[in-house]
Amino acid sequence: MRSVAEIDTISPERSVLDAADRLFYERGIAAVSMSEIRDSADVSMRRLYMLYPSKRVLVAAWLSDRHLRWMTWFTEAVDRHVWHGTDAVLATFDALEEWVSSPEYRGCAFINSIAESAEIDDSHRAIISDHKRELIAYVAGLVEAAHPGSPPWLPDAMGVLIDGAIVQSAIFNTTTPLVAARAAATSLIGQVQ
Amino acid sequence: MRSVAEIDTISPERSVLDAADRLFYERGIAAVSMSEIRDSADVSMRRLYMLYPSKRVLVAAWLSDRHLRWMTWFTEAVDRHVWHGTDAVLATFDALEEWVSSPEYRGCAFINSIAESAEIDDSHRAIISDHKRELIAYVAGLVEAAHPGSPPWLPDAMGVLIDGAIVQSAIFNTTTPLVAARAAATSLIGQVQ
DNA sequence: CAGTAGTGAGAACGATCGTTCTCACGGAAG
DNA sequence: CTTCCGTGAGAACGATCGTTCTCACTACTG
Repeated sequence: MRSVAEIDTISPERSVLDAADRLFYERGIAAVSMSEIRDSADVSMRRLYMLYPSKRVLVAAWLSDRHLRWMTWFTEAVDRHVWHGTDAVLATFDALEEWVSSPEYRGCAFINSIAESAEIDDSHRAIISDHKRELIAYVAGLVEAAHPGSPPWLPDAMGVLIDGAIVQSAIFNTTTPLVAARAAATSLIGQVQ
Repeated sequence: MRSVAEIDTISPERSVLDAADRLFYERGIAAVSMSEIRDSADVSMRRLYMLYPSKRVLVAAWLSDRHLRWMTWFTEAVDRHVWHGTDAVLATFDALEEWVSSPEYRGCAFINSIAESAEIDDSHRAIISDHKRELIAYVAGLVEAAHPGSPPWLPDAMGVLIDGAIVQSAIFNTTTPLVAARAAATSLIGQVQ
């Protein structure tokens, strides 16, 4: 039987996934060894491999976990800006600006991961494209609610603007691309209403 | 003195840079070993290290070389579409569609490289951001020539649309993002003229 | 109490990497 | 011819990786 103290403790899974997120996001998949994850998560090598039988499986678990956490953060941040009176579609860029401005910003973990093609298999690719599809579907919901009658390509175009701004903000280390993307989105939704 | 036959032969530098481009672009930097580049370029290990004293230096040379070659290809492809009557700004997306549709398409080499942060140092980062700056400057020239009086953020927004479409086309393995980006650009330039 | 199943700590294994070194050879210089 | 410098071919080196294995220890079971 597990004691109450044990139940209150952070689970090894959570500890490993948190360590994986910190290290994989900051340095990339190939640059992080399983030993580093073991040290950062403070579990034994044996337990690490009992939880995730290979690095590829761990990467898949990390991507799925990050998808859930990122989408939760993003939708909450958008809600917060909408609550303060910002147009729902434009609020996506204000939410992204919070993220891009944080010192640990390193671009999109999913885009970065798919660029490391040798570390990525088809199951990873599916998680990554599903993540982007879900992001676009969420934005499509915002567009339809706030600007009904918009052209059918607007959600996809918003997705392109969002990912382009995320990528270029990482390259230039500036929010300039985000500002330009927001201006373009303002123009695009302004044409309708 | 070098013989005529030698002069006509492909130089070892060219052979190495071509091999680096094939392998680094297809599989990523970390996944390609110096031995593979030696084999693919058909030079000796000794000559490879005489030309480029470390992998980091070779990566920098590859990025600079790819910048020149890609920009040359891109501007020529845009010119070709303009010649057939397409608006110069929209022609950028038609040029990109040729690239994205090719079977060996793997996204933008510069975006992919910066995602492999462990393999990349500040000199590489400078080459990458300079590449994107030059791309945006080129597009800014097209915008100014074809649509004078456009809003000042339009070139940056075009850059965001281009990189977003390049990235998402690689993730989804489709030209859908490119079509949406082109539609958005059409709308943006249509508002002015 | 003895026996046992499961765990933590980390050494060990086999592969691969970037880089350097060895050594035999070929052709210009004397 | 002999000498010698520069090269090609690839073995060697030391480090690091993902993964597995060893072994001492703990905490139940009977």
